[in-house]
Amino acid sequence: METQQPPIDPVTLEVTDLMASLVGIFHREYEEAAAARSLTGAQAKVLALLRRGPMPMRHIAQTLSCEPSNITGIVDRLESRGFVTREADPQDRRVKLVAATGAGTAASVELRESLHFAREPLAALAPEERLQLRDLLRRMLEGATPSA
Amino acid sequence: METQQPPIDPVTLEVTDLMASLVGIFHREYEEAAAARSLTGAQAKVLALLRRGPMPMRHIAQTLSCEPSNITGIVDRLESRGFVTREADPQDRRVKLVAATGAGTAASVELRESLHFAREPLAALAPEERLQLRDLLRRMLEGATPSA
DNA sequence: CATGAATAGTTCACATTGTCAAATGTTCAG
DNA sequence: CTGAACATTTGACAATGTGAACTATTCATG
Repeated sequence: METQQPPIDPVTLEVTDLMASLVGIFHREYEEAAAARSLTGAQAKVLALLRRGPMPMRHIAQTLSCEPSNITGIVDRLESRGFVTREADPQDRRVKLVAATGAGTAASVELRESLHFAREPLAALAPEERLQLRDLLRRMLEGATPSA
Repeated sequence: METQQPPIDPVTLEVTDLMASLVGIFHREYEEAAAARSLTGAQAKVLALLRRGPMPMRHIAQTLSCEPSNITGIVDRLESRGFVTREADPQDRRVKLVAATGAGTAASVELRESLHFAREPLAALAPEERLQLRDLLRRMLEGATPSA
């Protein structure tokens, strides 16, 4: 359980702290934007995933790194409000394909566009700096799991 | 309710998406690191705040953007496990000052150091790129509220 | 000084998210 | 056909989060 890493790069440590702050800000903004549409953060994340197309529940659970039983409840609530539908996959009737309805997609797209992500933080950067940032983030994410 | 912003900068939009992915990864890693010490994410955040020193509950709630009544429960659980103490502020007896114990501080520091923040994402960058990233993040956060 | 408004914290009821373990149904290999 | 593997659901439970009602304390002002 003990971390016996090589000495920690102080720049990495500082970047970690900065990221923690940004994560906090981003998270808050995301929750607020979701709440403005009467969605919870978890519901918004699922809807965001479904913008790519219908998807088995298991796949949703894997992408969000949680137990499948958790997804059941979230999809229940989205379904009861008409944001998603559940249909048995004809190929494999164990699987249920969850699909966003028109209303669901609309809410998700709208939410995404309302998310200027901390418009202020990003506005502090010059256009060319934003490009730099984009490139760095892209590099960092090259190998990583995509998520909401 | 409609967002009638000026046209959205596509780079900003892409950075937002990249940030969303990073936030997901960071969040997962933070929760895991906390769980490895039998802490929840929320408890770990409170302990991290207390590394700066004792603090009224109200201040904790403000920093984490949640209701004070929520902090009561989190501090209850931390206190019952000996990670924090609650003492009345002699200056204003309405206020309770929450302070991390030795064990609490130790757990928090240890957690922070185990957080190489997506060691893999950051490792993908050359040292000078990490510096670039640090500077950009610093600029973005100059005016923003600090958080866990 | 006394009253009342404001403030800090707690308590309670409730919704959501999350875990885990035990069902149910379905598929697929032998 | 049988049994293992799999996808989803259900139920019990813990933690987080909100909002409203309550207690205690502080502070302003008459």
